[in-house]
Amino acid sequence: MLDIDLIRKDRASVEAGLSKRLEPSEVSRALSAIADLDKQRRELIGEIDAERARRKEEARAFAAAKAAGQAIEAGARDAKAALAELEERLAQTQRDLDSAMSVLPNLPADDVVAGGKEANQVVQVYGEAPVIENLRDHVQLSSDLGLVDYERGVKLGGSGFWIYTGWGARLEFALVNWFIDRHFAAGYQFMLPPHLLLDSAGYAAGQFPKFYDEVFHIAGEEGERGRFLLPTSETAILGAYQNEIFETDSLPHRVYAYTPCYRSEKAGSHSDERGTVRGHQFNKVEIFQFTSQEDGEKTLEEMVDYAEGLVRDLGLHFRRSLLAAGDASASMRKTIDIEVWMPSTGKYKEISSVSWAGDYQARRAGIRYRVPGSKNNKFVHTLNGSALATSRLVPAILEQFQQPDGSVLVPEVLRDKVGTDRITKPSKRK
RNA sequence: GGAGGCUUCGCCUAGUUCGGUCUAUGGCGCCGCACUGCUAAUGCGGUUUGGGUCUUAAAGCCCAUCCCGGGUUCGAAUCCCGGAGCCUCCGCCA
Repeated sequence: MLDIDLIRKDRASVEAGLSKRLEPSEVSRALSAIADLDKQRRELIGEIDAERARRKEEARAFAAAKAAGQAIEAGARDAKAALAELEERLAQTQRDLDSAMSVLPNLPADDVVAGGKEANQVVQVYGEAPVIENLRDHVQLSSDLGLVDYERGVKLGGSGFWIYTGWGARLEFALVNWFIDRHFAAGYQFMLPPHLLLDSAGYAAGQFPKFYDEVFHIAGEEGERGRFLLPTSETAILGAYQNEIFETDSLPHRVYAYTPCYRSEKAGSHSDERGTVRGHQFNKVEIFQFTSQEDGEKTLEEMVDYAEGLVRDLGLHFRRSLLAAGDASASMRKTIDIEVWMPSTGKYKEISSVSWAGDYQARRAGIRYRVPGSKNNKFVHTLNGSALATSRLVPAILEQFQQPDGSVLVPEVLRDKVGTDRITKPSKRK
C-alpha cells in the first residue's frame, strides 16, 4: 500500500514512478480516482465527527439535567438515522479507496529501470563457469544417483511432487541445516511458523487478493475461517508481526524461517524447469529484516552480500542481477536476484531474490516503530530474501560439481552434514 | 466434544453489582524537571493507539479506541446477541 499522503502532496512523482510499471494513462486515471475518493472520505469524516460531537454534547446535557433533577426531552431519532447513513457512505468510500489503493504497486527505487525481464541488468558475475566433461543434467544425475524419486512422488502427491531419497535427502537437509546455522550465527532470530495460515494473514501480508488463486486453500467446516498453505515463509513472518509497534532500540529486527513453500503453480511448465526446479512444494529458508526508514535501502545491500556469501562458500558460479520494475514483484521497491549457473541449459537460474519493500508491506500490515522524540510512530521498512531455495540449489550443485565418472563432489562446507565427500551411484539394492 | 472462569492504556491492576465528564484508578517501567559531589533515594509533571482538522513546525481542538463485530439507549468498559483468544475440569485420540 502506498502512502496516500504522498499521492496528495506529490502526485507527479508517484505518477512518474508507477509509470515504470504500468501504462501511464492507466496510472493517471487510477490516481485521480483515488484523489476523488480521498477527498470524499475526508469530507465524510468531517461531517460524521461533527455530528458525533453534537450528540455527545446532547448526552452530557441530558446527564447534567438529570443530575439537577430536571426532566428533558429525548433526542431526535431521525438524527440517528442520518448519522447511520453517513457512516454507511463512509464505509463504502473507504472500501472503494482501499481497493483502488491496493491494486497500485510499489514505487520502484530511482535506480530501477522500467520494463520487464529483458531490461534486467547483470550487475556482477562471480567465479567462472566450470568446464565439464560428459555433461549430464540434474534430472539425469539425480536419477542415476538415486537422489530424487519422481515417480513415487507423483504416486503420493500427483504431478509436481517428488521424494528426496538417499543422499539427495541428506544433501537437501544438509543445506537447510547449514543455512539455519549460518543465519543464527549472523544474528537472525530463528522462527518455525505454522504452515497453515488464516486468510487474514494473507491479506495482512499483502499477498492477497493478488495471489489468492495461486496458493492451496483448505476447505474448513461450515463457518470456519479460511486457511491456506503458505507459499513462502515471508507471508508468515510478516503476518506474525501485523499491527505491532517495534521499540526503537529493537531495530533492525532480523528473523529467519524455514518452511516448505506450497504453490499451486497453475501455469504450464518450462523445458528448463524440469526436475525439482519448479514444483508444488519446495524447501526454502527465508531471511527477513524490519528496519527504520533510514536504514532500509542500505540493508538491501547488506542482505544481498550476505546471501551471496553463502553461494560463494558453496563454491558455485553465479551472478547478481538488478531486476527491472516489471520483473520484480509488485510490492517491492527494488529486487536483486542471485542467479546460479546451470551448465545443462547454459543459463543462470534464480536461487535467491532479495527485496526491499520500503514501507509498502508495513503499511498494509500495520507494522510501526517508535521514533525517539516524536509522538508519531512510523512504518518500518521490510526486506526479505531467500537464503536460499534448496530445490534449485541442489540441481546447481549436482550440475556444477559433477565428475567425469558420473559422481558428484559435495561442497566442502556441507561434507560433515551430508556425511560423505562424494556422492556415487548406489549399489544395487531396493 | 462437554462444563465453568476470564480478556481494561508496555506489564500488573481498579472500575462492570445498579449504564452518565470513564481514555478509564493505582503500582511498576519509561521520559522530563527539581534536589544531591556522583550513583541511589525523594519530590513534581508527563506517558494507549489510530484518524480528522489547523500549523512552516510544534501545540491545540474534534472523533474513534476498555479482545473483535452487531444490538438496546439521549448516553455503553458496564446491559443483550454473535465471534475470537486464554485458563481450569471432564471426555476422546494418533
